[in-house]
Amino acid sequence: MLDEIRKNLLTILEQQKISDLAFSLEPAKEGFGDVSCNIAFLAAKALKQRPNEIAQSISKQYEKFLGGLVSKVEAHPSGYVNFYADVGKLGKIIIVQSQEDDYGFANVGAGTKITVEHTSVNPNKALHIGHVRNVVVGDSIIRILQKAGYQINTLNYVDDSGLQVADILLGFTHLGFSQEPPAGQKFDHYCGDEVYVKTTEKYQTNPELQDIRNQILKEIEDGNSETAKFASKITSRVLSEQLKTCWRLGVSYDCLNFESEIVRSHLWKKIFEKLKQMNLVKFESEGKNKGCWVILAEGEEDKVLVRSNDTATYIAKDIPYAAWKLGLVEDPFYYTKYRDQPNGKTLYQTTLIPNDLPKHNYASNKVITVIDSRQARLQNIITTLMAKFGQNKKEYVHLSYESVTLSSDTANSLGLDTGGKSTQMSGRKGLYVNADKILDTLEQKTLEETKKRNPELADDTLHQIAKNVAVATLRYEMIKQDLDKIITFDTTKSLSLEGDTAPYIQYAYARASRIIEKSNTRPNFDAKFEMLQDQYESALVKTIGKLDLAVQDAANNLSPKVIAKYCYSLAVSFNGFYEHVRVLDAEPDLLNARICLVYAFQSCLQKALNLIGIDTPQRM
RNA sequence: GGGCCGGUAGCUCAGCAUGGAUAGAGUGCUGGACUUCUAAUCCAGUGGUCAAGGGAUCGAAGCCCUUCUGGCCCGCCA
Repeated sequence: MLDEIRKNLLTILEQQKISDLAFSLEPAKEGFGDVSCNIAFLAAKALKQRPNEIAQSISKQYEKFLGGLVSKVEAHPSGYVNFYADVGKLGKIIIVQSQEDDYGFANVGAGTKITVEHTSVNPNKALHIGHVRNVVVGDSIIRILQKAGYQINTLNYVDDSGLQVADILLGFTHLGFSQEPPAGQKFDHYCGDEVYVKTTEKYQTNPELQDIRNQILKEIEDGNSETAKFASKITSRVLSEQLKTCWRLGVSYDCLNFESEIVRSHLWKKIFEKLKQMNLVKFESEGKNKGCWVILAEGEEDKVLVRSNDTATYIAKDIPYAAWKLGLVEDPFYYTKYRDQPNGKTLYQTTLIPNDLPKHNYASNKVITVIDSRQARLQNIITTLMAKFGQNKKEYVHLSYESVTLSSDTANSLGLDTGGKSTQMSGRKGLYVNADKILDTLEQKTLEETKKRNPELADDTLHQIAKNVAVATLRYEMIKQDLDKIITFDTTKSLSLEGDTAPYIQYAYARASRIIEKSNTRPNFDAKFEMLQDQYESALVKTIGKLDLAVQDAANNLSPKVIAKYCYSLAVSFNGFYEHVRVLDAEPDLLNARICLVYAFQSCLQKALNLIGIDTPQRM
């Protein structure tokens, strides 16, 4: 419909000898038709007439084009030109198309490759609610970009040679922590909740531990040491537990990258030489950074890359990885299968040990790295450096999001009095809400609710539904607001199942399922769609028709929230329809048309929810 | 001190990119709708100097500037 109007308006403009008006056509606000156009405002400037007069003249001229998808055109006194859809014709197109697998596909990417990195949690602890935001944002972005025609590689970077790893190693080797968690506790929970927190506490009372910690860190980087082997054993155990949490959330990856391997690959040396050649780094012979190699940052403090004692700083680990992701260096890695993931996709990992297995290429000209906004400064340095290093043919994007904080009530329940303020989480202090535990709580809650409503369902069915709804609830909470908004997590308030939540949306789907189930008919899509004239019917049809617009918007702006809002509006439209329009009581032709509409709704909602990793239970 | 981000209804947030119509949701509170396709729902009411001031514009919640305010970041740590 948008295309049709655009084409006709352009014809009118041509006749008027007006050109180059970048007018916009957008879905109208409630009560102003279906599509609104700002053309008159723009023409007003050129023609020096009042918007209102131009709008009237344009709508008059448009009348000869009526009879397509547009049934009426109207000039609003404000100056907008409003178009009204022929719901019957439009409905037929939308409802029939909605049954196609690729409904909502918006080919803005045209097959372009993008590499996305997300999750990247240090392998010394379990995921908490803050990590979940990263995981869910990253995974949703991937799904959206795929629907928008991009080809995506998904990476998860494992920082297995950092200080935080040294901390738990020290706990195991010097403080006598058992390598086995108490019965029933996941290994990642144990490492984070017990070993990490208590080891860190000890630094206060036993400062000499700091030296041991630094020693351990050095030995890890060495690679051949016993410590490095032990570290690898511990981190891979933690990693495997962390991945279980991610899979539980419905997330999957293509490849795992390990920081230890980046370090041992000596990529840094090669890149450092190139950076020198390209004059992107500078050796300081005086000043506060005397004796260091620094990145020349414009308008900011220079960043030390190589210390005066000739060792590299940690950012020197990030640069090779960024360059590798952009395909700016020769790939030093081999690949092995890590394991198959629950969704059937194989997860690979890099290795430095040569093998004959096929090589993969996960690099792209565009890389998106999902990291929270606290790292913005460092990511900025890398972004500008990569732009120069890649001679502007490569694009490194830091997809930043604000952190998740704890409400004062929730912090209180964890034993911290914040004086009524929300507070940042801290792994070190044990101040966080664990992801698995939140999912457990949600599962329990949704299980009770579902059982209450469906007492006749089998236990395993109920559990399956509860799992679905729990994951959906958490995922939706994590993306429904803008990335630049802090999420203040409250263990009671954030887990509501009513209003603008995932269960609300899923419930609409379940209601639709029951209509179809009870109708006992197969839909005939050669239906009399012109019978769907009711305001609730046409509102639903129109909302279904906007999926591709939402996909485009979300993909162009890397904004998963757009899809969440769309799903919600779809559910609202359906619930309005459900409450006011009886499907099963209608006479045959109308019944069939309405059943088709219900099918269209389900198909569309399922596709939309899939973009944010949410399932659609038939019952709940 | 410098940088980034936020400030819209009691609370949580859309709307801001690309200025235009009556600033919208959820939640809360008040009232109403289940012998009906599942009430995790729907309907109605309540609730707003769009932080403040200035500027450009025919027109600003939106753009520019200033101020106030909250958060985060600023190591030869990782």
